Amino acid sequence: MSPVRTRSRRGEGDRLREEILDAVGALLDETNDESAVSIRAIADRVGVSPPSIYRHFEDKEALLNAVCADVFTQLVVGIEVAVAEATDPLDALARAGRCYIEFGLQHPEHYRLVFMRPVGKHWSAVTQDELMSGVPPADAVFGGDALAGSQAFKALHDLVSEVLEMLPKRTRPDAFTTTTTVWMTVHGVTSLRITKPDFTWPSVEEQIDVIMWPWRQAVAAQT
Amino acid sequence: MSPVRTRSRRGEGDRLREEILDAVGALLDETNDESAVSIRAIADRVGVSPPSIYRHFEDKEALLNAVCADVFTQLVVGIEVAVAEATDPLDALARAGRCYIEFGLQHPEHYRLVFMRPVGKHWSAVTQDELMSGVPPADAVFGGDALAGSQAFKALHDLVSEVLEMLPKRTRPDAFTTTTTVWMTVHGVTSLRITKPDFTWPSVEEQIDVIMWPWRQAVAAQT
DNA sequence: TGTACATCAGTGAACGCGCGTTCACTGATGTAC
DNA sequence: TGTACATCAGTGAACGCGCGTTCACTGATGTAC
Repeated sequence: MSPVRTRSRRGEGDRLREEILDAVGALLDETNDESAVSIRAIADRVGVSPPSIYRHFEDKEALLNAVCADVFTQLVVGIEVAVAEATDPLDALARAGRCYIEFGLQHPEHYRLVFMRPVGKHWSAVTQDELMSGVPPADAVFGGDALAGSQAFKALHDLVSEVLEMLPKRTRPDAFTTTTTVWMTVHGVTSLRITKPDFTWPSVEEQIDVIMWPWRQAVAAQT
Repeated sequence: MSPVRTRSRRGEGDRLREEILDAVGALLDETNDESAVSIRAIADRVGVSPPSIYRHFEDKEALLNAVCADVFTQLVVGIEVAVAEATDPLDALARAGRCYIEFGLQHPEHYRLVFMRPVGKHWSAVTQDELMSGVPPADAVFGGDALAGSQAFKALHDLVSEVLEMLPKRTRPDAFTTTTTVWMTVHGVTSLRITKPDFTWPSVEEQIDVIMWPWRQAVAAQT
């Protein structure tokens, strides 16, 4: 009944590791339910016995962290591609936001895993300096891959700064505060849609326009 | 070992119902962990046996929905009070947002329950018309109390409309889209802080200023 | 005023379940001599 | 070229746990006569 799986050959033990990570991804996508992702369900999906999982991951938490790292990387790469097509800073920001939201909506349970799960015990704090220096403590706040997380944050910070530089220096808001707020804004759009999919939301496009609108106004007023 | 509880007198059976709801609230606040709120833990807390819970709630889901309704009411009342002190529409919006965020940070697990929990099966969809008419289907998207939810949404819509009316009619964004986006923005600030409390966030005050900044700019440009 | 009785609040014990994890193991595969 | 053996991938059975929920019950309390 379980799918047929041929045992890996000597030295190819890591094959199973990848298969496990893939299985978790598939389960999340298909069930849309994190609680459906148990060690047993994963093992079943891969076609292997539950204890086999423990040859590759210390415990379930470690496995989920590995999944988070994967998800995060996908998200970041997607955004990089989207931003590369932008024509100006405001456009770049809008594209980044749209890509972030769409990724979350396409993989809601992946998104939930990384950005909505209750804190794990072994995620340490990050100071602003560590963040901006690009050298955060390992296992810091970002699920899974602290370095990638801090780099992504820095990239967003650069993007936001470019926009802010189009505004008059004396009145424009702080770049760090604005960066976190931008992140939180797109997170809010993504996560509330995931939590309450039956609400009659406006289109993502309309929402991004509303978010960008006052900024565009402010920039336009400068020229 | 369990707290001493004197049995309710005949006809006072509803006393336990309140005690159960209070116990859930206390457990959420103290443990900061929704998974710590089991039927057994609740019963223990109240000083009663687990089956007693079922005299007052059909199942765990119904109990949690009742808790959600309570939480939602508290939040709405708090915001009404905060808004009443406002001097102008922009100020009112800022106060509402601050109150929302602060409520979530003070009761993170309550907030998580209402606005971050995976969707239950028996929450039905709501159309925009039903929402704005103030007559949503019972048990609609808002956790617990559909009517209160739709009224709160409508109140926010009014607040947002007042702000938008300060802007030139031809270019200003749609009120419904803006209302949902405002909600999602404060939800983003609240929920990401709850999920990642160890991140070095700016102060809530600074964030609200950043959110309001471009709107203030746009309004100021009109006068 | 006394008593039988219906009602009501709450209980003790148990159910089946799925979970994460551990343990001692099996048997195929490559390698050293 | 053949064989003994270490290594490696993966297993079967079981562990203890806490969960939501059900069932038949107990015993206090108010009420009708």
